[in-house]
Amino acid sequence: MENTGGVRKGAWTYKEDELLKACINTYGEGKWNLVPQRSGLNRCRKSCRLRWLNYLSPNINRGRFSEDEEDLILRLHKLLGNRWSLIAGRLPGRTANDVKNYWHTNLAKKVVSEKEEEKENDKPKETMKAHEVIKPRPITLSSHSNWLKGKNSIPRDLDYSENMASNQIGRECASTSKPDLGNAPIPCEMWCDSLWNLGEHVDSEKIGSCSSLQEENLMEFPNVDDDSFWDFNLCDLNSLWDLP
DNA sequence: AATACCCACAACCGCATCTTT
DNA sequence: CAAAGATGCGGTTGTGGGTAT
Repeated sequence: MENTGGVRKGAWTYKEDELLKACINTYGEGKWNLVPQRSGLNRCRKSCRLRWLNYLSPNINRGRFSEDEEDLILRLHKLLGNRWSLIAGRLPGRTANDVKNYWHTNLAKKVVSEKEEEKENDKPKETMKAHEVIKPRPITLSSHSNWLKGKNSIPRDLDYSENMASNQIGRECASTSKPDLGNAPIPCEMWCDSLWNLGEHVDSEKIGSCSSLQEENLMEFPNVDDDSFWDFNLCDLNSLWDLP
């Protein structure tokens, strides 16, 4: 246990956990900068937030990962890359840290061994190249957002499904006329379309090819005044469950 | 019994992005 | 519009427990 600059670090004690839980129960989640003061904890706000989100939150499923969950992680990772928070958003009760740890301790090896097998068999399967991974970034629109200063009437908390994944993708699309989805600027319509098409058939080559669009003319950003844009492009990621 | 090694997971750190003033 | 502060994310490290030698 460390105590640098008056702020405790290292493993949390039972008493600290109880203080944090009491604080969150009283004031709710958020305002993490106030949590150390409110709870009386000698911890930094980041540490408090992490402890709650990764360990203390009652929504967390601390059981073993099921085969279904493992399968879903593999599929989503193939699609999204190391976007652990997005992946975790599709796994009820799982945190990004859980998913990340599980990946590194279990699944990463599997993937590597599978690739080695492919090499040996000299029969390469379709795999997404690292630089082609689609990487949406989470964006939250505030009431002060320039986006909302115009006519665009986007709800503060876009919640097109019960989880954050689609939510964040929606926010990303709304953030800019030329959204930077990670390494490559991908027109949001195409990105959404690529997800849309996954429902019936995942073709990683096709998804990966989205990055090639940067060499083409970027499409106009859709008119988000039109509600149909949001309905059509953002509402359903449940099709991911049907990935092969 | 002692030591080395591995695994799982908790926690920290740096950074990017968003929000507020 | 800029600066400062807050938030969230992914990469990485630390640590404790279990197992093998």
